[in-house]
Amino acid sequence: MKKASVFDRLMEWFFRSRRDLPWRRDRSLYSVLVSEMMLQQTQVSRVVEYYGRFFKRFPTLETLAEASLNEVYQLWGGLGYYRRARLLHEAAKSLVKDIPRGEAWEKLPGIGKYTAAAVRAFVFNEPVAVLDANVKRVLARFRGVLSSHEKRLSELMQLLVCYGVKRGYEPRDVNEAFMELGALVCSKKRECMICPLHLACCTFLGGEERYLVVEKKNYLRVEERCAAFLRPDGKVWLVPSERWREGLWDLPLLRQRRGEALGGFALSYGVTNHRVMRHVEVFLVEDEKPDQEGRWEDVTGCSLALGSPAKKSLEMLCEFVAMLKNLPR
DNA sequence: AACTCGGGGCA
DNA sequence: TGCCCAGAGTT
Repeated sequence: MKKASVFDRLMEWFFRSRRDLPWRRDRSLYSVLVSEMMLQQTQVSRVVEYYGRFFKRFPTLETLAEASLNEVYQLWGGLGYYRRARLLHEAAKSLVKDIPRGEAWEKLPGIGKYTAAAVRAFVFNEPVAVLDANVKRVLARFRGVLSSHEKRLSELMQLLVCYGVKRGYEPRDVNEAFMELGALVCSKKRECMICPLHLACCTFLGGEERYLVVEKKNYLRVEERCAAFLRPDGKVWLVPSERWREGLWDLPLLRQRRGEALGGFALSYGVTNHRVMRHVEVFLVEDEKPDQEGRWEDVTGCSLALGSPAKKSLEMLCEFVAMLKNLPR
């Protein structure tokens, strides 16, 4: 019998401490696909909120493939990076016709190097390295490799997966163990004292954070002006999102002024590397339609797919209107 | 390898 | 306001 190694300690820790996440109960192609697409650049806690709802509406790959894109966008509303919703829908339509093998997974829409590896390891249990931001951070600290050396880290993870398989572990478990360690123990703030790897860890033994390379991002400030055309019955004019957020609905950009100008308000939101200041001008109009194609929607109970800026704008519009009513005129 | 894609939450 | 997060696609 082999002596318990540091590696075994990691795996014991993993089997004892891993989180019970919805998409881990059933590692089917569909559940892994949906969860991985949602998890791209998105935190686990946020995905948990959306995953169940999405699964309830589209329980199988086929139901998703047959759905309309607008329905998919609606369930995605608020999750961000809406292109993922379209790409997931396209991937589903492709997958009901043909399931790829091996590296061909990367050719599917929305599925890159990471997600392809995740599907291969988690669904098909292939011995491939799944290298996400968590695993990169863990390996960089553990083996003393700069986190920017992606190729080196990728090779290292591949070795670890093979080593794990030789010791009798499954590829999906080895990959998930490193990922989970990065999420629960070796996160930005590391907790070395509870880490199953710490006795062999370059960073713990060295005592300093030396291997994480952080690149500085530049944040651009942007301004945008929108118009809220409000009817006396509380409906507001919404249009298909312009420029960005394809498939969602929003207030129109300010190009025309009509009716009675009631003033306005401003809000700010961040997106990727931008900080946007949105000014909303409110106009009280009768039934006449603005020039642009759109729909009258209730300010409070809008049934269209909205992004966060649109939701926030409508919320503030409600408050704005309420405030006006309390003013003597 | 670097850049953009335009998200959302959090401290 | 800056930063993080189970990245992908393009040049």
